[in-house]
Amino acid sequence: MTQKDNEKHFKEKIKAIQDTMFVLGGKWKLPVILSIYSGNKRFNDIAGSIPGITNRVLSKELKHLEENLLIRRDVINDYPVRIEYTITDYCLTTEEVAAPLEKWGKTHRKKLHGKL
Amino acid sequence: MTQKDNEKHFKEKIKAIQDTMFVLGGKWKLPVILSIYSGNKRFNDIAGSIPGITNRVLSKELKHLEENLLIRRDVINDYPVRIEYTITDYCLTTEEVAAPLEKWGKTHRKKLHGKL
DNA sequence: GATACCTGTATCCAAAAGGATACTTAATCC
DNA sequence: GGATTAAGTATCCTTTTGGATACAGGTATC
Repeated sequence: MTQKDNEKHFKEKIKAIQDTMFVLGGKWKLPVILSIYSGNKRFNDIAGSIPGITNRVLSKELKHLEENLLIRRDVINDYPVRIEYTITDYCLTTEEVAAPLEKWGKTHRKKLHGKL
Repeated sequence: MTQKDNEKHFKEKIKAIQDTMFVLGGKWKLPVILSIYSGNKRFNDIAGSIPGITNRVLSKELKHLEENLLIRRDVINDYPVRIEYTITDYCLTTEEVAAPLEKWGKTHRKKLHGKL
């Protein structure tokens, strides 16, 4: 492999990571997915399950996740009109990302402060 | 397992992910690690290898990574005084996070726009 | 028609992240 | 003492992300 090939691969690697960070990065996106995955379907339930999130932020994150085909928003027409969020099949692939992040976060905490 | 246990686990999961995001998240941290890992040791080499990064941002990221025990900064005393950045052994564990992020980013790009 | 319930949006603001670019410092060579 | 080279800082700015809080809009019940 030439030097140029190496550089090309390196830059593609960077781009792929930055893409993932755009879609799943930030403080809230994976927590929102996990919350829905673990059974919360409705806006206020999701909001209540994630410590510190506000309405405005949750609303934005839900839209972002819907645009990226990770969740679905269904309107249920009984009283009162309910909205149900569910994760898509595709969303299950994010587990490949979430699990390593969770694991690394736990070991890093130990590494830095001993155990807490 | 009780409902309370479930909630506790859920919140710990969230916290672990948010911790990782703090240390490795954002646009530049993993790219900087990868650059050093792939052989760049000096400030200007690292800067040159990562498209779009600026001096100021790189400087901040290097400090952040050093504080988190992921890279080491060595002063080499010949002329002109050189600084060498190297990744620590501990840093190798970030591959467990970087590889899935890279993989997911690539498949997601296909999912969204067909292949590009 | 007042009330209550639910899903958000509107408005305004604060903090963090990222960016452009000039400059400093320090050594050594000539 | 002027030129060169390297690492990073200083300054100022823009963009993105996150946060607090009020309340709109629709419907059904009382």
